Amino acid sequence: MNEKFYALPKEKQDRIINAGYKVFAKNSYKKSPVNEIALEADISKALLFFYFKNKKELYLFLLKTAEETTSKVLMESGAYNGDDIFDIMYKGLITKTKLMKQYPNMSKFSIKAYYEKDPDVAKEVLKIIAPYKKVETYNALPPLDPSKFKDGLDLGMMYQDMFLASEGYLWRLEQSDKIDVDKIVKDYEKIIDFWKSIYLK
Amino acid sequence: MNEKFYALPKEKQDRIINAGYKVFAKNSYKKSPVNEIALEADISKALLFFYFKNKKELYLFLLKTAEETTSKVLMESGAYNGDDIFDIMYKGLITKTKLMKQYPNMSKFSIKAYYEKDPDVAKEVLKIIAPYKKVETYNALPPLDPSKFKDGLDLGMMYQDMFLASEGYLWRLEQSDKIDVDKIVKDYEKIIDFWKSIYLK
DNA sequence: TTAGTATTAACCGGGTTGGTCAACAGGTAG
DNA sequence: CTACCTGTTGACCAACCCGGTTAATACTAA
Repeated sequence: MNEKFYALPKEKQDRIINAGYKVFAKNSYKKSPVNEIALEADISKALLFFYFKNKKELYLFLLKTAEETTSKVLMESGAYNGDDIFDIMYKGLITKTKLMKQYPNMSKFSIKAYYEKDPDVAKEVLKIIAPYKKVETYNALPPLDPSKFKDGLDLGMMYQDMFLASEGYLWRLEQSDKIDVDKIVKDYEKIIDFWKSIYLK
Repeated sequence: MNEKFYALPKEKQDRIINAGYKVFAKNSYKKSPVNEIALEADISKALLFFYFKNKKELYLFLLKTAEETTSKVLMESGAYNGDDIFDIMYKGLITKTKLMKQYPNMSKFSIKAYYEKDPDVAKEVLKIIAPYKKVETYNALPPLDPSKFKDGLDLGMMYQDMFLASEGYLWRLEQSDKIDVDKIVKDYEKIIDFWKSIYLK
């Protein structure tokens, strides 16, 4: 399945994938015209149907790909291990930002897919997402050594604060249409230094 | 204009407004069927066209109403004045949450409208939003008395952290479909107490 | 030249959409 | 009871859109 598509040069694959993310991220499954995706990818609709059996298969393929790449890239980034929470936070943010640069609409697409209600695809969507949901215990507070932090500090609240601020920042990034990675990296460094200054002994 | 609509009982007005927010928040302008709005509001499509001349007028009316209510409610909440920054933060959050309870899709609708590209409405959208954009200097750091805060604290960073965390929290609220105001209020109190504990002398 | 592959324009049948309109329900004044 | 008004609707229409197919064309490699 999808051999035809995988035989394409990577650049063209990405162009099609990003076109799919973009259109499906903007509209619901039903209201995302295949033709619009084709146009965005600068190919004909017929060719898209040559690579993918039908709209549904294209959609589910995109979702699977999105989950796989996100998971893979996060794994490789080292954002899941280590014991310096600030470092973990930093790696996670950088990685997500780079991902947003390469696949600007991927995360919006994934979120939208998660809430997709269309009976044509809803069940399969859940089946695809389920395995990755488990890994997202990322939300949970990792074990920390309290002696390194200021006395009396509520570590749970600290983590929540940092986590929410990160989400707020990423959300804002998603709204903007240009992503300047260099500036963003500086922002992260600044805010993480700030956190260190107020939380660490 | 819209006299017919304003003559309706408030409850029915709100039902129609919320139906509009919901559908227009889910789809782009073009792909939001008037009929879907009517169904959601539990009236016939024909009646909707009796209150509003056409789809465009309905859309722009909803946008104007959204901006007006948001602005009005925020004004009245006292979130724009006072000198206790934590209090300002708290009031702003509470107000926005209550708004989300009464008009669950209003903010999503407004944001979507802001990015609406459809040439049928894009220009008018900007014209409506422009005046309210100015007020949003709310983002800016209000004047603070440094002597009240811990020595050496970077007040700008502190504000940014709190602001981003608030946005992250609100964003998460928007994703969920049930809003439990009581729980949320408690969450706010907790995190604001936390901020006070780490930032204030 | 040939044979196979990549790519497309044109097409089709079915569904959707904004908007209209004639009709109807229910109240009310004469 | 009748005439009339106001709010409300189902049915309708013409235009358009959409997923999917197909027959024909461009490209490539042998």
